[in-house]
Amino acid sequence: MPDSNTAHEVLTVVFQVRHFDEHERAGRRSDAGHSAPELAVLLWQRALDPQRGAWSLPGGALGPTEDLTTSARRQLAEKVDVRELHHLEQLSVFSDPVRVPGTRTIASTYLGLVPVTSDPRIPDDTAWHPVAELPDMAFDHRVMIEHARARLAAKLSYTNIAFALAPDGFTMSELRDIYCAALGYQVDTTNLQRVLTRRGVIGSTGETARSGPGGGRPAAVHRFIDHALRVTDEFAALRPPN
Amino acid sequence: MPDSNTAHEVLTVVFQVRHFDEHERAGRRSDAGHSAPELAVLLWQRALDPQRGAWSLPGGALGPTEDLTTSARRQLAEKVDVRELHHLEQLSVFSDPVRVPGTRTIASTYLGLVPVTSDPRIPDDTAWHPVAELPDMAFDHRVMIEHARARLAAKLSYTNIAFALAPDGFTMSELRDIYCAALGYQVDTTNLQRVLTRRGVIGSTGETARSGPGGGRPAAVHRFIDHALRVTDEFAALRPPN
DNA sequence: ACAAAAGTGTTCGTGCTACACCCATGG
DNA sequence: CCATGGGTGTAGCACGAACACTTTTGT
Repeated sequence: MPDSNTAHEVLTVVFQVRHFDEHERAGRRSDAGHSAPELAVLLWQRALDPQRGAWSLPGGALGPTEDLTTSARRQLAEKVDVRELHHLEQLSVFSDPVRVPGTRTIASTYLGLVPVTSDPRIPDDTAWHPVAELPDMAFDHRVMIEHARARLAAKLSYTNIAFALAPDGFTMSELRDIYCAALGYQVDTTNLQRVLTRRGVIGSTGETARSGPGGGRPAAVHRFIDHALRVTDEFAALRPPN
Repeated sequence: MPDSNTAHEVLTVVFQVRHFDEHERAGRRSDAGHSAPELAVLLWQRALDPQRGAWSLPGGALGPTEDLTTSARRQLAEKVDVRELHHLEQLSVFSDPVRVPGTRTIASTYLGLVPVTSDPRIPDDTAWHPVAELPDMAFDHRVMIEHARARLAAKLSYTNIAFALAPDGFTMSELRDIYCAALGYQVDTTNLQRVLTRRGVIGSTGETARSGPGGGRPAAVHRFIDHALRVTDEFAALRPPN
C-alpha cells in the first residue's frame, strides 16, 4: 500500500529588510529622526476557513515530480519574482499529526532571503510584516518564523549570508543598518567592517557615494566578494592542528 | 484529493564511539599499541531487492498518527534499546522524486547518539561499521551519513553534545579519545579540559580512577553538568553589546 | 630509581570590542 | 569655520594552542 493519507507541503519564511512608513507605524523612529529599517516577513491572509483572516506563510502542496527546493521556488514565483530570491535553505520539518485540521499534512520549512533593493509586486492578499509585531498567525506558522529568525541571526555571525540581504554596492552604514535590523540589536560599524574584511567577505570597490544633505564625508562603496553561502568561522574552538 | 502517491520514511544515523578488535581490522592501532576507538554507525544489510546486499540506515515508514521524532524512536527500538539513545535531532530532508525506485518516498533524516558504555543487543542483519570505511551503501544513504558526521563535528565545538557520547563519569583521557574519534583528528587533552570547564560544560566529581598497569598518576573523574543539548559558544563575532 | 600517565603553569598569537582621534564634505 | 558623518589607530581583553614542567602512581 504505497498510497497514504498524508500530504506534504512546503512553507517558506521570506525575509527582507524594509523601511516602514511612519504614518503606518507611529512612534517608531531612530534618534536621528529617519525611520530605521526593520526585518520583514512575507505573509498572505487566509480568505477561507479554517483560520479565515489569519496570516500564513507562502507555500503549498509538494508536486509529485518536484523536490522540495524546486517546489518552494515554484510556489514563491506567484508571490515574489524568483530572480529576487538570493538565498534559499531548508529549515526543519513540522510533523505533528494534528498540526492542521483535516488531512494529516507534513510541513517542510524553508528560509528565503530577498535583498533590500528589490520591491517585487505582490498580490492583494499578501503583505510584508515587521517580525517584531506579527499579526494573528495561522496554525504553527509563528514558531516557524521564530526558527527562521534564529537561524538567520546565527548564520550572520559565522557565514557571509548577508550577501543575500544587501544590495550589490553599499556603504558600511547601510550594511550596518541591515545587520541591526536582522539581529535586533546595535552593531558597531567600525568593527563590522573589520570583521568582514578580515574574513574576506566584503571588499571595497573604488567608488565613493555622495554625502547626504547636511554634509559628512562621502562613504566608500563596498561589495560582497562571494554571492553563494560560505562558512567563514567554522571552528571557534577545537579546530584541527596545523 | 488528500491522498497521494508519496510515502514518507524516517532514517536515523546512529553514532557510537566503539573499539574494533584488531583481528577484525588488521593494521589499525595507535602508536601505544592499544587500538584507538573509532566513530561507528549502525547499519543493516538488505535481504531483498532492490539493492540486495547493500547496507541501509535503520528506519522505515512514518506511521499515520506519530510525528517524526516518535517514529524514529519507535523504529530504533527494534535495533537499539531506546533508553540508550541519549540524543536525537533532526537533520535534513531528501526529496528527490527518483531517490529510490518505486513509490516516490521522501526521507527525513535524524542524528542519534549512543554512549560508549552501552552495548545493545542488535539483530543478526545489523552491525556497527566504522565511518572511515563504509561498505556498499544503498540509495543515497552514504551522503546522509556524511551530513550527520559534519553536523556532529560542528556541534562538538560549540555545544555540549558530547554528553550523549560519553559515559556518566570519565577521565579526561577517555573524553579526549571520544573527541578524537568523532572529529577525526588529534585533540589536546589539556586544552580540551580548559575549554570545557571554562564553559561550564564539565566538572570534576570528587573521585579518582585507578591508574592502569604500568603506573601513572590516577586520573580525576569528570562528568557533564547538563544532559540536554546546550549551545555554549553562541556568537563568535557580532555578539550583542553589554 | 624509573617509566608512565595526569595535571599545572607559562607563553604566545589571534580575534574582537571599545573608544579616542583624524579626515572630508555641505552649509 | 563648524556641524555631520566616514574612516583609522590603539589599547585591552578573552580565548585558545602549544609546550615545558611538576605530581602521583606502578613495577
